Amino acid sequence: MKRDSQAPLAATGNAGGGTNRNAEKYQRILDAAVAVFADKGFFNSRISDIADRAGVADGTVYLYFKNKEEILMTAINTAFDAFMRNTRTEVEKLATPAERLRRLAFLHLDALGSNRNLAVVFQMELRQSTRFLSEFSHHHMVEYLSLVRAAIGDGQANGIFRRDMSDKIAANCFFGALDEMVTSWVLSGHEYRLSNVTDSVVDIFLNGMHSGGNQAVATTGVQ
Amino acid sequence: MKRDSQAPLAATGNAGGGTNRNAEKYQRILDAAVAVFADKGFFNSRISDIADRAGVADGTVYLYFKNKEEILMTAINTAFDAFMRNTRTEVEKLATPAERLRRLAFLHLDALGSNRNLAVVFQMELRQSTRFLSEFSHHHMVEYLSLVRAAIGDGQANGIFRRDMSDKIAANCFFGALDEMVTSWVLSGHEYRLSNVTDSVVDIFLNGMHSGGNQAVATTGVQ
Amino acid sequence: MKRDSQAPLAATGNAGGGTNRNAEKYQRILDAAVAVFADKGFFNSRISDIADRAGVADGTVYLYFKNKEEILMTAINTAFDAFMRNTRTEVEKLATPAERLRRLAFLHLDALGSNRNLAVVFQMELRQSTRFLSEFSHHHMVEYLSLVRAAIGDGQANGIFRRDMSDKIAANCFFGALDEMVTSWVLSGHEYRLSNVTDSVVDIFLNGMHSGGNQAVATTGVQ
Amino acid sequence: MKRDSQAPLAATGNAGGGTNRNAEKYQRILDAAVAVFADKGFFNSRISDIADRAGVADGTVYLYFKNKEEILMTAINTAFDAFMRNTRTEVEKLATPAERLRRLAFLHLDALGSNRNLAVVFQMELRQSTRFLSEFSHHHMVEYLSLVRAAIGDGQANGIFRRDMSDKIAANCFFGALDEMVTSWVLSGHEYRLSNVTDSVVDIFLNGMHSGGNQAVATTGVQ
DNA sequence: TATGAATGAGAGTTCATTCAT
DNA sequence: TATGAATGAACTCTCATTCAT
Repeated sequence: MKRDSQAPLAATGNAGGGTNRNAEKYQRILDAAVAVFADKGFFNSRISDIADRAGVADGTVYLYFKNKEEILMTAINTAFDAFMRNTRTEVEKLATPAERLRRLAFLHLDALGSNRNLAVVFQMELRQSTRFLSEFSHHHMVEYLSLVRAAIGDGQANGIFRRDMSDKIAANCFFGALDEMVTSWVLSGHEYRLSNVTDSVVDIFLNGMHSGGNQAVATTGVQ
Repeated sequence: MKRDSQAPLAATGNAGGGTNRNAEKYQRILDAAVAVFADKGFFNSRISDIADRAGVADGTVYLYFKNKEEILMTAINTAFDAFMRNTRTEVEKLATPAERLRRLAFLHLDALGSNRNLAVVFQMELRQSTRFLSEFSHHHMVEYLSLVRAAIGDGQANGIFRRDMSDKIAANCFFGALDEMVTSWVLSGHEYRLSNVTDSVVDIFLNGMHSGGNQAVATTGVQ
Repeated sequence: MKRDSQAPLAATGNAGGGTNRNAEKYQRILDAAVAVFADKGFFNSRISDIADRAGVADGTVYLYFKNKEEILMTAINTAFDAFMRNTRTEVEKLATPAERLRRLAFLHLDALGSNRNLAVVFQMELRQSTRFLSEFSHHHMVEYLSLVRAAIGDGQANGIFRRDMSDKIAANCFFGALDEMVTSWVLSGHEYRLSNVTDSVVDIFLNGMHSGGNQAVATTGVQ
Repeated sequence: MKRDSQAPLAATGNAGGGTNRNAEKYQRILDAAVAVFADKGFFNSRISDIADRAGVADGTVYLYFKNKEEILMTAINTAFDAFMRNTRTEVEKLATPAERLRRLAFLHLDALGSNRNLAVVFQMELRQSTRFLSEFSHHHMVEYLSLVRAAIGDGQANGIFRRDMSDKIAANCFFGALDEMVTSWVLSGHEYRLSNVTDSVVDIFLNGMHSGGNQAVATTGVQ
């Protein structure tokens, strides 16, 4: 087991079996799969690649997972659920919408920045267009975005965020900016710490949403 | 300001041959491929699906394209090149960085909003695997982002944009927000006009980058 | 194409395609499959065995048949339908039940005796217990037996056959005796002409069913 | 004359070990195998199905049997040997060929009629492939048929059976008729008692073989 | 003796690609 | 140029069998 088990996005679910021995092998296969998927993409990954990397026989993979797709789903679900559980807890502690959004951004970037393979899988595989997968990942997206929208809506309600903006659109901007930071970091070869860009992204967003800000620069539509 | 259906992102390249007849068939195959890829994803699409939809025999596809991957590449390249050519021309005409960014955003959203299939392919299939993304589509990304960075850099140089922010990070935020608007629109079933969200996204960004803006809300890092 | 195409049980259906070229390859695959099934049994036969013997690539088999099971079914259906069509025509021409039964027996033995591979497949594969197959072949059996029962019933009606005997049981005896002749011939290495035993079998049966025959030897049940 | 449920065809061999406990588990596996084979066919049966039904672990099966095929072989051999031993004893007691044949028929039908699973296995699985049939079960067939042929030969020798008939062919007719009664009963869902049809089958045969019977109906060959 | 997790060979099937027509 | 039948490599997944416990 090579991965840092503190990472909140670590795929440390426990569906595979009850015993330690099972759980350890289950985890090894899951980690291997995430690494292989990250490297070659889901469709270019072979079960034998995963088995090899996990140090088990091909058939063993099928003792723990129904098929290739289930491995991907499990990896994503497990990691996402762990992330959401942790994030909810953390965010609930904070008083202001701005603090919550900053914390959310940090946790998002830190989680993916702590597990490069999982980050790649999230950035790449979550957007394959298989209808099934897309519905599946859409569900996660909605869950995540609703946290963001709640914070934005609160800020609008208590007057610190501008109200002339759909919370949905704003949430998408927020998420999109973070998401792109991850993609950029993944493609850059990640020499820097991903979570270090938190403040930059959050600052732009919070300023952009600040009510009473000087909107002069933005008054003219070009269309 | 309404743009007609010859969207700049239409895959209208002409590599296939010289005669009109050839060009027409080439285009038919390319369009069919984009439609099929959008529908089922690259890996789940069969050459025979594309050939069927284009109304040609399977083998005919290979008279115009070397292999399946080349079809995808060509579709993306062609569309992207057309987009960049058009966008450069349009943006050069504009005086201020803010106007340029707004125009860029509009063209981005309008191009993909005018061709749903292409939008899906860009959002989904462009991110098949690290290798694909880094070797192939990253090149496009860099080209696009350098336009954005140039505008941001100009704004910083002439003092209208804050200078305490990497132009690279800012450009990624800008792109990420737009990109997410597209993804969201694709997944939503696109009942609304994608380009209608231009101003919302651009406003947040421009305000966020506005120099002298009230940064009070954003002063505290959480880490 | 090695098989004698005059054999009424030859699997000469034409579902594979319209052109001569297709039909010829279709037939070649079907014949190869019957030969391989006869040799090794359905479950021990590999698609590659069939393809090899037919002189085509593995994949080609799937241009003509959906899967392995469909090949077996097609072979059996085609042969059986051809046999039944021919047999019905022949039997209808004959006046007496005895003649009809004799003709039936001859056609049965001659058909299978003319195509050893098909005979083996009928004797072996028709009785595998896969529920699907068993229902499938049961349907053929019923069709065949109803011809036999009709003849027996006629004979009972006009008084030449004893009436103290269920036509169903009698028909099963008739069929069972013929069937066993085929099995025995198959296992013997078939040095003799299978249809040569027609009269022996038919004589026992007709005598056994003859009304007014001396039943003295058969009067005592043992139970 | 009613036989109890310790049918002579029950697979009650004892090859597995010495202790009672072993013997009991051995038997449980064998019975489970026969039931599973009857239900799904040999090739569609999994060792795990058998183990499950026997209430043992998969690996345990291999403590008692070398492999899957050996289980089938053992089941058939054991049942057949028990049947033959019993049948020989019973038949030897009887004076006339007719009585012997009737007794043989009864024992055949009663044995299989008392153990539906075994009947299915005999009717279906015994005929897997030419190789299997000719090398393995043919040996049993020969043993069984020689009993029949002996009785027929005796009858011909003492003049009660017609001599214009090969005892081999006649024996095959006899066996084939019985065999078909079993198949028909198995496929019928066996609502009736299989051994009840003994007299019908035997009557036809004995009449058919009766010397001096009216052969008028059978004089004309069709070939 | 009993277990059942692990193995890995092997099968059916698909489909991108080729090429004779 | 266009066709589409043919190819065969490559894949996923199954399951009989083994063996450490």
